[in-house]
Amino acid sequence: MFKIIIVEDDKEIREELKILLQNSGYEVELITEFENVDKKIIDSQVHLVLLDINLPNKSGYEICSKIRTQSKIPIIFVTSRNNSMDELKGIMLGGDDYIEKPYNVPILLARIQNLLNRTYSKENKDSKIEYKGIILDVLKSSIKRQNKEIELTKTELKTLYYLLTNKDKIIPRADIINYLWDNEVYADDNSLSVVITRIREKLKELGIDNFIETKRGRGYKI
Amino acid sequence: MFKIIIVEDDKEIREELKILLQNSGYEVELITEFENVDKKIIDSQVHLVLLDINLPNKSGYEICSKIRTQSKIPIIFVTSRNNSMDELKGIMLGGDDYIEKPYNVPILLARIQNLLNRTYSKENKDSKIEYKGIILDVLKSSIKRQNKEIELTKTELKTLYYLLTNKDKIIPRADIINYLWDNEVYADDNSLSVVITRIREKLKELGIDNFIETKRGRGYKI
DNA sequence: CAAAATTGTAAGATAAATGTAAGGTAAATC
DNA sequence: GATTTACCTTACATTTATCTTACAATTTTG
Repeated sequence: MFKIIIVEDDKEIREELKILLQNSGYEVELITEFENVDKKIIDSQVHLVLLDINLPNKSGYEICSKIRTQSKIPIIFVTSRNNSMDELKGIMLGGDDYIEKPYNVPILLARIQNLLNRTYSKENKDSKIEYKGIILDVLKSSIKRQNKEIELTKTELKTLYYLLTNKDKIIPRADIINYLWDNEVYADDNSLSVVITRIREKLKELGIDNFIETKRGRGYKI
Repeated sequence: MFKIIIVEDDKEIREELKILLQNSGYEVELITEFENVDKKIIDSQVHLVLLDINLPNKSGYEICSKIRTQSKIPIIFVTSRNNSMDELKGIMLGGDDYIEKPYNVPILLARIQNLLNRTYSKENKDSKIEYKGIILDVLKSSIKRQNKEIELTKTELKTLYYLLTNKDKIIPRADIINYLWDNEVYADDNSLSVVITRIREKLKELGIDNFIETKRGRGYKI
């Protein structure tokens, strides 16, 4: 099920949109407090952003470009009719779209559907996994954040890949060990700790702490 | 035989063009429905696009830039006389051209012919791959840099070609071995190392180090 | 067919990646 | 509050993927 985040300052419109999208089968998240919107969006793990660029005291353009330094999440910009799109076009990606206020509901829904299909269709599913602003590039064996990129060794890559494809739940150490060393007899429990330490070191170089959480006695969680 | 796709909303002009081009020996495809034109064009596998940029409810500029995110296919833009070309010029590639409406038939045909020749002529046909100042000339089986040129043996050529057409990602050694020796049983892993060493030697003669990076445990990368 | 060029083989060298061990830390349990 | 236990951290040892070199086998060329 696709998750959509709505960034809109008008409470009435916001609630209306929420119900509309929920009725169309989407999971909806609302932003009501606009401090650090960009960070909230990146951390929110949604599939699409509906972003009103005329927020009070905020430049929608700025928010967007901040998001874009860390994430490729598709954005639908909501603009008022007299709004110039020139600035925006510069930062719009292939997977972005915009719609003018007041929206025509069927058109809005069609655009959302279209964008989601384009972005998350199978053939588009490349080897990159993104989470909380970091991108794991499997083909390049690297992690990237903003413009900084660090390489991973084979086991580091394998481990982080395993963690990222099992996020939002606790992964037992035994599972990881099993995945990494494939039931070899001598698989040392401590070796995993060392691998994790090394990955954390590299994440720290990218400026990220607490990306991999230790759940004592139960495993790790991302 | 070259295939041309025509994107034009006026039915009469469209059909006229079709017959004209068919009579000139081209295979013709028509677009009559303009939803997702860009996707249709990219999927169509033609050699050239004849694109009217004054489509109803569509920005030709937008269509073009969408195409350009995925394809280098040559485009001939059809513009009306009073149309500003400024915007377009930004996204035109070397293999693009434009013509004003109403067209002069011989000129249109000449431009098409010319563009096709330029784009698909033999020396253009992937026979040279350039990267980081070195040119791999497949037909001559050589690498060149500035004025110095060194010949490659057959396997060296094959290997470097494979690497260069898969740049920006790590290529597993197994993939290269498979490509070079086509699943032969005795394909020795060490043989590849030797091939790489020999290529590196030649690159060094051209004054280039670290062109082929070793990604231990994962493969090579260019 | 002989010479030259190319390709494959083998064996030792090298360094990156991984594993090991020992001591440390802090959450959980007694 | 002390003790246990799971995990972290660091430095060091080992392993292993790849490199290198010289030479042998094969293929191409004249």
